[in-house]
Amino acid sequence: MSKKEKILIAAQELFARCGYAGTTMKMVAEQAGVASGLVFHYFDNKETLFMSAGSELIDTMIGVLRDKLADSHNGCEALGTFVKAYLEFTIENEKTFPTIIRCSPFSDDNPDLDRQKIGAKFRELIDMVEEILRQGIEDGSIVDLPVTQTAFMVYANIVGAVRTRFLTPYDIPGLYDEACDFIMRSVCTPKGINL
Amino acid sequence: MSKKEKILIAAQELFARCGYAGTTMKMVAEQAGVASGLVFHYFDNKETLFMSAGSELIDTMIGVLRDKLADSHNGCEALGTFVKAYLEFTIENEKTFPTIIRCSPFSDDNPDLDRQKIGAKFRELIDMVEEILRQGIEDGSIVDLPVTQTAFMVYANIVGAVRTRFLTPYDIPGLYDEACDFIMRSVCTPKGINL
Amino acid sequence: MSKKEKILIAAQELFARCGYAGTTMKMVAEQAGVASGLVFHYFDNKETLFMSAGSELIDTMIGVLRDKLADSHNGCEALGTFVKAYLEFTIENEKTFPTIIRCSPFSDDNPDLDRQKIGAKFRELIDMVEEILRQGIEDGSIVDLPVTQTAFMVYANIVGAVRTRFLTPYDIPGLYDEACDFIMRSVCTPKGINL
Amino acid sequence: MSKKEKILIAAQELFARCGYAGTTMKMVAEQAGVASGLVFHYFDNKETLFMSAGSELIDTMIGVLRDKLADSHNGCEALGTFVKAYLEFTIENEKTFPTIIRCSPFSDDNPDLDRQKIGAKFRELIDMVEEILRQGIEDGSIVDLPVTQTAFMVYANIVGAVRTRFLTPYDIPGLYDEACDFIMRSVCTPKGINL
DNA sequence: TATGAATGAGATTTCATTCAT
DNA sequence: AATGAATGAAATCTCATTCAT
Repeated sequence: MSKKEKILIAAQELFARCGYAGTTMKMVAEQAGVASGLVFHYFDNKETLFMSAGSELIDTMIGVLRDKLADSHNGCEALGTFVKAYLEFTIENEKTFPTIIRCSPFSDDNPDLDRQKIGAKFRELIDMVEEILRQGIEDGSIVDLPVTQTAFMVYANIVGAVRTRFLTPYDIPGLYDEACDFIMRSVCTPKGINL
Repeated sequence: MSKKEKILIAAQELFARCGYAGTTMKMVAEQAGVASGLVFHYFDNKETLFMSAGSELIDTMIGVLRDKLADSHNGCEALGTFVKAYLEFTIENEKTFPTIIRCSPFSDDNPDLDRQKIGAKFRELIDMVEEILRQGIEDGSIVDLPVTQTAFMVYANIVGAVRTRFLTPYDIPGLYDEACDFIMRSVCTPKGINL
Repeated sequence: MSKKEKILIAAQELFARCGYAGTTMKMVAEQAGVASGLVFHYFDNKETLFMSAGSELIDTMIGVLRDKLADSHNGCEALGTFVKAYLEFTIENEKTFPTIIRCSPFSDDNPDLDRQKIGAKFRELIDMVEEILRQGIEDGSIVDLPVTQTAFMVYANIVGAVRTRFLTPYDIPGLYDEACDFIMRSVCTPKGINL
Repeated sequence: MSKKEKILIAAQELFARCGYAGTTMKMVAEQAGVASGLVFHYFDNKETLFMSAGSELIDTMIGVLRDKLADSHNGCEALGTFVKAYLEFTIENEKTFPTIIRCSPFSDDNPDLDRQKIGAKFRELIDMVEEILRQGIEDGSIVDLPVTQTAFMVYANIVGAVRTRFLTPYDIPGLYDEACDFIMRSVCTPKGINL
């Protein structure tokens, strides 16, 4: 693994565990096993490093989601696939996933950071949900709803469930399954669920 | 207004706007119009100030919610009241509310802060939802669900909607109304909705 | 006991335990059970409080020493009495005595403090030793020595022994007795010892 | 000279002149001609800097003493050599020596400092004296005494004399010579002195 | 590419002291 | 006499960033 990659992974783990303010460039260098100067050589400054760490994770996640969505037969099913795949991804990347949380537009960590770029990436995700909803309404598996607002609410459900799991001290067994059920009950038609 | 109150309000506004790391004690003192030493005189350190600022807001919010819930006739109605009152509170306190977001257990700001104490306060809120659900199942206005998990999901919906409104750059008209509908569709029986 | 006295005693104990820099005016006020403003009302500032605390202790000590020296029959005996009485005093006032150490001219705590006044008081003590030596040389109980230098060395012995006991982590049983013997062996004539 | 060395020397001089509390990290940086951050880069905090400054001086002193003691013929002579060499060292390093005073276990400066470590180093010195006494008793040049207590008293004499010279306002010509005589009179046999 | 010495702005915190009541 | 709110200078320490090698 190249030193640049080592730095990126160290950053992803540290930002996940310690947050933006709680992570220092020296910590990243040490965890990556390189001199602190090298971190600045590859990533100009702390913000760039943070954004790079986040971007890489999100790109990976979007790729995984697109793959899993490929062969869905109707909107309701696609929606379930999307939600389940998203939640699974958080578990399979539990050491680094909180970095996505922190650099998402839903984060309350450092409000001064420029999250426009990553904000756009997240919009992609929400647009995917909107598209799924639209398709589901058309194929009759999803009830007739305002698609934009509902897409945001589906995403809000995911955000809420993920934060409950990763950030709070509460331990709620079966929360992720219930998150999926909660969403499906709200938007799928009886026909959609039975398909 | 006493200088202690001025400091607390300044802190609530600044933590809301700039986050924990982005707010300095000097900023608080200046905004409150007092010497910096006085901030430490009343609140021993930054963390204490942050927790005090958050606690005071949460106590106020819990009081408001309890009041509004007093005269509900069934679970479904109570749930709607709870969600609407919560969301209204965020709007009526938009200058300071983000401080609650930041010191809630769902926050990704400063992971080192001791949020156990405030975590317990938030549990009060979620327990209120659980109680409402239990009552609704009994009176037939809410479908039979696992109450704990669902209470957390109801709260997760609120968290997601509030974060979308306060933190993201997305402007989604009608999101709060849709949040309420989303929840009701998921948990209320047709009878409950018609009551 | 008057509040002024309470403050002085609190100061003597705290300066003894925590040193000059390690003692704050607030600590003194709290230990004395008074408001911090009152400390400044009676003692203008920290240095004055420190000097007052030290002075009072030294005056007491000098009084005790003069009393015990009153009925000595020869120089050697007087010297023994002086040394023993001094060391006894440190033990009987172990909670406050280190304040004398700290405001003595032999102290290495805060070199900027004006210890001239108390420095003069210590010179009184050393002059007492010198006078004893002079008398002992005359009555043949003490060997012929340069009295000024030897008086300082006798005092240096006391300083060294007291510091070993009060400040170091070493626990040396019988050190004080040995200190007395060490001095007597060095300055008394065989005749003086046998008297 | 490296910047790290410059910092250490500046610290030794400043702690000697101004004491622990009276020396600020900024003063050290300025006197050393470096940025304040560099002091923290090499020495993590003020206490570490103080201990490093003290340790280095003590190590040097112990080295000098061991060298000078190498060719002594009997205990009495060795004791005289030890005392003279010690006192000489204080004069030859008068700018920095008070730092040793301040971080010795006999210091009354900052009682919170961890003096256990340096306490152990000083114990080395006192053990050297104890060994000398033991040897002197064996070879008949020193009278039969309790060696541990007497070693501490010999060291107490040195402590007292050094403090008188370096810290007090008293100017006593010939004090150091008299210190040596005082000790020898107390512990050496007539045979030991004549050897 | 890689190191780590070096900088300096800025943050938190402490605390002697003042002063209105 | 007595209180404790209020001040503000100054200290320690952190850390992103630069730069010579």
